[in-house]
Amino acid sequence: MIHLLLADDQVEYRKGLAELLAMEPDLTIVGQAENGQRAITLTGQHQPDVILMDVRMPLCNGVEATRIIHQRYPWIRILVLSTFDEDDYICQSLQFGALGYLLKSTPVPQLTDAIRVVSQGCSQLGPTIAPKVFSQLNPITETQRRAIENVLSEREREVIQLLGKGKNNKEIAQTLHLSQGTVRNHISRILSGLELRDRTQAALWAQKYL
Amino acid sequence: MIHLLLADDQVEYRKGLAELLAMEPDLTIVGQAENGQRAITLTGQHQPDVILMDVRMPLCNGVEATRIIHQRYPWIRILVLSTFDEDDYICQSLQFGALGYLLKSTPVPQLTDAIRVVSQGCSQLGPTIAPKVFSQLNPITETQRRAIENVLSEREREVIQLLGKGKNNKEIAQTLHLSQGTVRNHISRILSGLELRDRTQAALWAQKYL
DNA sequence: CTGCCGTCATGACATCTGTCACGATCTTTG
DNA sequence: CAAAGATCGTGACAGATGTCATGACGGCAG
Repeated sequence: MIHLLLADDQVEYRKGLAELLAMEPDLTIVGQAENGQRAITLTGQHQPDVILMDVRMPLCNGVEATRIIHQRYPWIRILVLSTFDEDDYICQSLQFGALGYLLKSTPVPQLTDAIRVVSQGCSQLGPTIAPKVFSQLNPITETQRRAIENVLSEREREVIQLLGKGKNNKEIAQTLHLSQGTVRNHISRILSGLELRDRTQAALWAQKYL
Repeated sequence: MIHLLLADDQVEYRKGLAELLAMEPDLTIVGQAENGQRAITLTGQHQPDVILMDVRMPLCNGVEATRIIHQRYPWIRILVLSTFDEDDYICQSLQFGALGYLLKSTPVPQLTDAIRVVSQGCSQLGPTIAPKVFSQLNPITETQRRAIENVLSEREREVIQLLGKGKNNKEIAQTLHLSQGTVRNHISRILSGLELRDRTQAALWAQKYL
């Protein structure tokens, strides 16, 4: 039996959804919250398995509530249900610990499936959501990996990593126990090897691909 | 009825999985591929709804096959089934169009559920996979957004965007039709406003949050 | 052994970068 | 109108950065 908590400020929508979900034999609704603050309180009281969380709510929005609840009760699964597929909401919710993100327009059978999936610890994202999220990932492509392995030496890789963290020559030299001159030589070779112009471009390259 | 294609080089595993999946009333297996090349060919011939794709395969690995198939048939849903949860595989697969990523250790009932979910266009990621993916996202937090809107002026925002692309002062000046001196003044104010030290840190900041 | 390569280092030079002081517009606000 | 702020510009200075030539040391393959 999966224990559910609903968090949504639109009363009719929430009650309607509650009725529909209660018809499923393996779902029980243990609480309903009309804002983020209440959601946090009720979560502590009822310890649900899954929370259906709206984003736009008074007092404390769904994103912030997600962050707090996930920090306090990391084992509770949060499924965000939003009217909007705004990029910021999506990314923040997921980074704050939400496991799923679906639009409110999702048909109920799909929604109940999603609840079951999420309750087992799997993530589920809606059809329009998934591409947005995945396109933001930055994997190392084979070309760039070869660039790192063939063009740069061991030392140079250490240097460019520090470069990617915004360190200047002095700091790099101290970290690696080198002279500043040596660091500058290394960077010089990195730049010509990767065909970049200056340390800023190298730093951006490092942040993107390392 | 969901049409399935299995791609895996381990014969016993693939045949076993095929038998188990064939027992589901709403699943049909329309083809089995022993490597990436065959997977691409068979996809063209049988036009499955969902492909279960292994990562490590001879001739053409699952990641590359995913890329090619998704480019050619964007409507076909690909669910990656891997023994490993290596970050690179995950990120690349998802960016190349895979909708799901599960470990082979996933129990069959969960797997069939995932197939149904993915066949409807939703994404599903395994419990160990999801956190890895979501932690790589870089949403703008409210703090940083306020930093941009309150601390930086319109012009300064234009400048820092170009900075984030690795431009030097000369290029920024030309792009915005300014003198180099003015650009340097703007950058100077950006650095103090965001409490950064030099253009490299500002560029990294821009790439992360803009 | 000898040459090659990576590593580390130095000095010198030109250029780029960041800061400061100062002044000029122009628009907005009281 | 007057004050305030954003914008643009200049000149000057110190420091950071990129490049080059040069040399030393150690390891490794032929």
